[in-house]
Amino acid sequence: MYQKIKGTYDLLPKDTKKWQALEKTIHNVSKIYNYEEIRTPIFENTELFHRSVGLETDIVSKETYDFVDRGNRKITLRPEGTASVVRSYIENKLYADRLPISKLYYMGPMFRYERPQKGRYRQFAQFGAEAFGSESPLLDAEIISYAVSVIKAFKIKDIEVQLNSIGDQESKTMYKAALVTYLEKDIKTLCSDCQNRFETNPLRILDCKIDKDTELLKNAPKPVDYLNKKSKNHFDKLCAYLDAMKIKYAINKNLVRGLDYYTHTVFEVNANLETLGAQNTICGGGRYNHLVSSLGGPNIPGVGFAFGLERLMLALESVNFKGAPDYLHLFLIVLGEEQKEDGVKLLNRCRLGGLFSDIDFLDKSLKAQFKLADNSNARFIAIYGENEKANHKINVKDKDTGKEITIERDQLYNHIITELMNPSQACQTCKEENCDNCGE
RNA sequence: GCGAUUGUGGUGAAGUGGUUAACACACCGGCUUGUGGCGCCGGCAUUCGUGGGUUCGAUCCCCAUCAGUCGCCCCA
Repeated sequence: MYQKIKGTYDLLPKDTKKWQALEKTIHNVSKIYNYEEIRTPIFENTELFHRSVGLETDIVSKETYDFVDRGNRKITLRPEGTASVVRSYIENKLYADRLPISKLYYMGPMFRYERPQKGRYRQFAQFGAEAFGSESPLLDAEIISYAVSVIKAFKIKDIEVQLNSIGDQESKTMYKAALVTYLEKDIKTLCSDCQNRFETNPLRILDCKIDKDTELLKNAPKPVDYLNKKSKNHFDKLCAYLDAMKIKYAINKNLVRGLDYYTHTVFEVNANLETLGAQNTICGGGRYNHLVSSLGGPNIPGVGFAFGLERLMLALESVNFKGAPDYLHLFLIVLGEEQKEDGVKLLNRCRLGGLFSDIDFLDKSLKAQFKLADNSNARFIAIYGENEKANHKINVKDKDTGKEITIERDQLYNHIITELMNPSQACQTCKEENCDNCGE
């Protein structure tokens, strides 16, 4: 028997309902912030990710899905969204568009070769946003506000926004030098990973989980202490804007992110929910002022974030998020082969009129067809058999009221529509009038 | 890349080195070929992830492999 590839999953109908609801909310919030959707290919030239994400990052050095196509091109399944969006932004010259700022969002599958566990898959979905064209901290603030609004739209409460600034290129370079000097003579006391990072990406030593509590790292210089005037100003303004919007955040001086392209602002959103397990970072992002130019575009700054949608989904389990309930308006029971032509005609009429309708395809007994109707959560059950055919009638049962009546066959559609239009009765679940919560 | 743990029907699961692999739910049929949800009766795993080994005999013991789950690393 064939089985799915390790680290992938099938979304079955009961799950797709939730995903559709999740996606809908994301589209709505994006609209509120005036971001427009962009869809890029799921594979790109390998080189793109090497140049953007960084050769020395774990993502590129050991997690990409690479292959050579029949034309001998080196291809990589995208491990994240920013590189593709930036590529598309440059290639399609979106910077020359009517609006000076491009505000884009995307949603779709990403691929990383990792060991699967809770909230982590080899094919996983991200929702991300990128805003190009302004260095203003106002745009950083908007991006963070946007991310927080998405989370709030799902009524997830226990979140924490962690914020830091690693400064512009100049500050970054200054800081890196200071850090290297500081660590140089004692680097041997740190873990082997850190010793490697010392050579390849010293910033990452800061958030090493193994060594974070050592005196050496506790007393290490922090990026915020090396911000030049411009960078400091940017960070201060951002904080002020967030305060103005009453968005809570915690400054984490050790927060650096795993991708090379960030400058100035970096942030993460953690949710402290049991259902998330160890992977409690649901969103990460930051500013990247030189990514566009380093990929061959004009010197245009950008800022963005990305959500892990599986993790968002896990977080939603904690808040009892449900997709649309399953139901049919009509289940049509047809008895006997001779009645089937009239049956499909009736069914078709109802479907053309927009009623959610279904029918039995397995010549089941009356009893079994009733069961099908129950399992499909049908409100109306219509029965059409020999007697009805002879009299041009049809028998209709309303499960909400329990009433059963016989009507003219041709009135089936009108009858159901009329009944559906009647003012809704008390919610069956909570017995309250006009209940919106139960979704019944 | 490292570590832990699991793998028995459609599902949840019990079980033992030896003959028919419990039980429950679901499903199918009947009681009842025109009124379901309840009840009763009956059916439903030639086989215990896969491959090999030990043994007279393996679902059970051993090895390998694949897969799931969780953690580390990393990330979203």
